[in-house]
Amino acid sequence: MLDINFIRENRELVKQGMSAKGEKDHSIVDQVIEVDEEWRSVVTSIDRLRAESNKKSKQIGELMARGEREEAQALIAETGESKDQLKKLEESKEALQARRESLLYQIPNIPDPSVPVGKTPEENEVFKEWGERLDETWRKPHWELAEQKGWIDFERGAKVTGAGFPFYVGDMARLQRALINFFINEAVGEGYKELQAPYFVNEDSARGTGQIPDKEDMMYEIGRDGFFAIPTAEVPVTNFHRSEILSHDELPLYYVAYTPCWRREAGSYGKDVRGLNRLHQFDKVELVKIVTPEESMNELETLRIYAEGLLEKLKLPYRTLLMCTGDMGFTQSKKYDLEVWSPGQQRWLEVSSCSNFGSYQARRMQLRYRNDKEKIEMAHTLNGSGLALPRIVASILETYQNEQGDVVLPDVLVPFMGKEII
RNA sequence: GGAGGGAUGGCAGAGUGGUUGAAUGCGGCGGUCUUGAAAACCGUUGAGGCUUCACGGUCUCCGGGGGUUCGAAUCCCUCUCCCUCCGCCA
Repeated sequence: MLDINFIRENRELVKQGMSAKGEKDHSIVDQVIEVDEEWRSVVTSIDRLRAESNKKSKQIGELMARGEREEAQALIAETGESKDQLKKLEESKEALQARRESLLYQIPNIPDPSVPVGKTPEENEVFKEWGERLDETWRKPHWELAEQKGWIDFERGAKVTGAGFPFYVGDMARLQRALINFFINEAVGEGYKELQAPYFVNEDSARGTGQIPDKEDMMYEIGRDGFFAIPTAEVPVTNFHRSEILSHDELPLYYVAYTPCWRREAGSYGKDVRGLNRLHQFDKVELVKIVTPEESMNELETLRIYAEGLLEKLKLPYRTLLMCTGDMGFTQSKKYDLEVWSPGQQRWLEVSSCSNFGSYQARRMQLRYRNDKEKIEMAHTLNGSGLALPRIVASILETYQNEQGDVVLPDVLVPFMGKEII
């Protein structure tokens, strides 16, 4: 969430940001400022009343200590009415606070000035394109090849769990493992610290990274124990330092974690969900950075360049999109998407999303650091996929297949697979 | 799952209803001493809010939430987490 004081001082800027992100109605900005003003006046009254009654209690204590019971009783009798008043004020303070919070949760992060203004995905800027897009007509989409080879068992996955929960079989199972190892090794070599994270998180964590309130529909719930199945490793990994005050010489922090990811993907259909294009469970290696505000925009660039490098090592043609304001998402201030070319489908597939959240997540989870002047301020958080597996697999199968229907693996994966052709 | 014990500042650890936001030790920071350092000594050292141009004033926080009381770290309820024992178990 944004800082209420920032909103107060930058009312118009926040409204502009909301409009740029496609929110028509920005009256909540005025509402939240109004509620906050009320809240502050109530707090002032409460403080004053409390100060008075604290003083009285102290006097009562002194009187009791001296054994002057009569005088003490007289003072105790006086305290009754302010107690009722305090209780009422306390209640309205709670209510105002809850209201203010729920309004704050509805105000998105404001886009960085470098982000192109736009409403639809068509207005995203093609920031970079790498490699030759293959377009031979004999190339099969990955699901056909996988079926031919018996590599992915969608039917049995559907029987055992449901649609979108495939089994990977034989070489394909091994390919998953190879990619995960390749990605983690690369990241560790780049200075990221490897974490193995919990696959379920509690409500506070889901709130910290912004999955709730509002987007709880994307997550599977373990209701009985109050957990959520993680939709991305971003959630546990960013929350690793929730409610902490880090020191500036600890920053920047770089983490890498492999986890499965679970997403309900309610409402998806058609070609978007063919084969591996969209699943309810998939594997992803995720990168998370916790940095100082001064560095966060540079860190976003190095994150993007790193993720692009993975695709280049795999020799998969891709393009990088700089997302426009309207297609960027609620909590981000700037975001790049990396899309890999799928020659069997003749379309781009998103395989990584690299975002800077500024202090938006950090404020939610009270992730702070002491700057070099020993002042405490919010850290900045970033994350990026490095990378998501299923669409990479799709692209590998389609890019590296030959006309006989075999797949000649990218060089960098050979050591992990123990063979060159599958 | 059952029984019991615990959770206090960066760390260790006092405190069981009154002037305790919290003794003491360690650590950190500043200083004295010293050519320098160590030791010793002195001082200082939590977070957040409201208010103020500022100085300051004031409120909240002793795992989370609720309650009793004029007053709660201290009493009661509840939840979470940690430890010990029993049970179960990859």
